[in-house]
Amino acid sequence: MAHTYQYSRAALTVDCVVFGFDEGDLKLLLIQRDIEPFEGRWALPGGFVHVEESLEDAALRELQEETGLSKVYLEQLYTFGQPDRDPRERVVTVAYYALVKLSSHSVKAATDARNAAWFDVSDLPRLAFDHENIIEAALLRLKGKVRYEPLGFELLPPKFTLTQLQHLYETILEAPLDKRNFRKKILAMDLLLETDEIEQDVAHRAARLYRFDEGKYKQLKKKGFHFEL
Amino acid sequence: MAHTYQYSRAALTVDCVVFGFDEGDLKLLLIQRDIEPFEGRWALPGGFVHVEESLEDAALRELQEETGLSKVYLEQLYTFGQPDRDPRERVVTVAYYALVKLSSHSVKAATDARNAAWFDVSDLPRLAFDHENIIEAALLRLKGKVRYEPLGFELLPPKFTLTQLQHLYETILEAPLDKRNFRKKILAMDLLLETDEIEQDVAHRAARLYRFDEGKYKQLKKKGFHFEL
DNA sequence: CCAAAAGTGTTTCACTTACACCCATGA
DNA sequence: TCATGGGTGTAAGTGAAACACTTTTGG
Repeated sequence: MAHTYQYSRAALTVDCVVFGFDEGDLKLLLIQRDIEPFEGRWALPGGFVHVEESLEDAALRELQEETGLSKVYLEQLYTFGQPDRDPRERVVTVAYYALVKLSSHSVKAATDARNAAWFDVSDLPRLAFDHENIIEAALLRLKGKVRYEPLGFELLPPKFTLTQLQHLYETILEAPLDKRNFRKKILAMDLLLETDEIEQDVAHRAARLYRFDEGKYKQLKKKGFHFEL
Repeated sequence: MAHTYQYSRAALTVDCVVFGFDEGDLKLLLIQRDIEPFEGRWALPGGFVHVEESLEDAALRELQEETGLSKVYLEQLYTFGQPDRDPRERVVTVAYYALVKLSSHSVKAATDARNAAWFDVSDLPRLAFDHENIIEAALLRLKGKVRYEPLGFELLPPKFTLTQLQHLYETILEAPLDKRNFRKKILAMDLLLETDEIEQDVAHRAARLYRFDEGKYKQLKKKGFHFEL
């Protein structure tokens, strides 16, 4: 099955912009490169797509291999293919973004064999390749999409307080929200299950914990409902 | 610059979902394949990415070569990479969607050397590869995005009536709109320039022609305005 | 004068916004 | 008892939705 472009094909990679949320800050998981080019620089986790695996599988595999993460929310972001984005040769990368519940994963990722670490999105180191562009695109997408899809819950632990949720939105949207209005609106959607548990170890009145009702969301969505904050 | 995956790289293509709007119908431009696989089937215009050109350039080039179209609104849609989407070998395709002002282009495309034709989106022939999926994704994207970006104007001639505009939205959104509310809302945005011309050759009162004010839109957008229908 | 579509205002209702205080808890 | 955040209601304003008739023009 010889082909015209066989001899000059672009290489194909996937890269993942992995978001986490921790104590009011939006974080990003980066890997320190141990080979040229850009040796020593921080970069997005990612790598070459195997010839028999799907793009999404490649992204999941690379995440697992490089950061130990699995079971994350993953969505294709954009494909970056400027001819000069890799100094060695033509490399086209399909970027994904992932949302992880940082609480359960943070330690693992930070102690992985390869040097991985979480960075505050507003304080990133210099990056390899065009990864700043990719991250910028991911931030824009997240900011846009979080308002009309219930993505936020993917960044919080399964049980969370309304204040945590509000802070998450405030961080992503980079805008303050009115506490009473926020609670009214989100509760009126009827997508949160009130648990009978409360926050632990706080030096003030403990807040009630809620849980996102995935099933109810899907059900409502079928009936034409759409989430909007 | 030898590389591990050199010998088994996926091929990389671009495909374009080209939308047009004509007399109340949303149309799609397809090419009839003259080679295997899927010889004789209709398919999206597209082809292999050259190793030194950007993805967008490749999409523009293929559009020009296969359909004669240029100066269209073009935006990356999604990258399709299921390993079995091409029966010959692994082919990853970066899909774009394009919006064209059909009025000025329709004849050219239909008479091109290769067999190209416009089809009503609700009455498509059998398609090659996974092109139905790509089209479905494009329709969803168009439907979602047309409400918060002024894309609709890319499908209309430079001068259009408010009724034409409303029909366009009704077609894309697949929902009827109230005439008075529609006009109130769109005019209140202050993005349309009233021309002193009117429709020609109609057997009833002729409607006023408007023009989309691109400059004003960019200006307002900077100030935090965002289009929403 | 008839057919066909252009064009236009008002009321109702729902939702968004703005805003401030009391409550529960742990230290 | 104090500091800290948790939790709540209401009024005003804005924008969306519903709705029907008159005007213009060509045939």
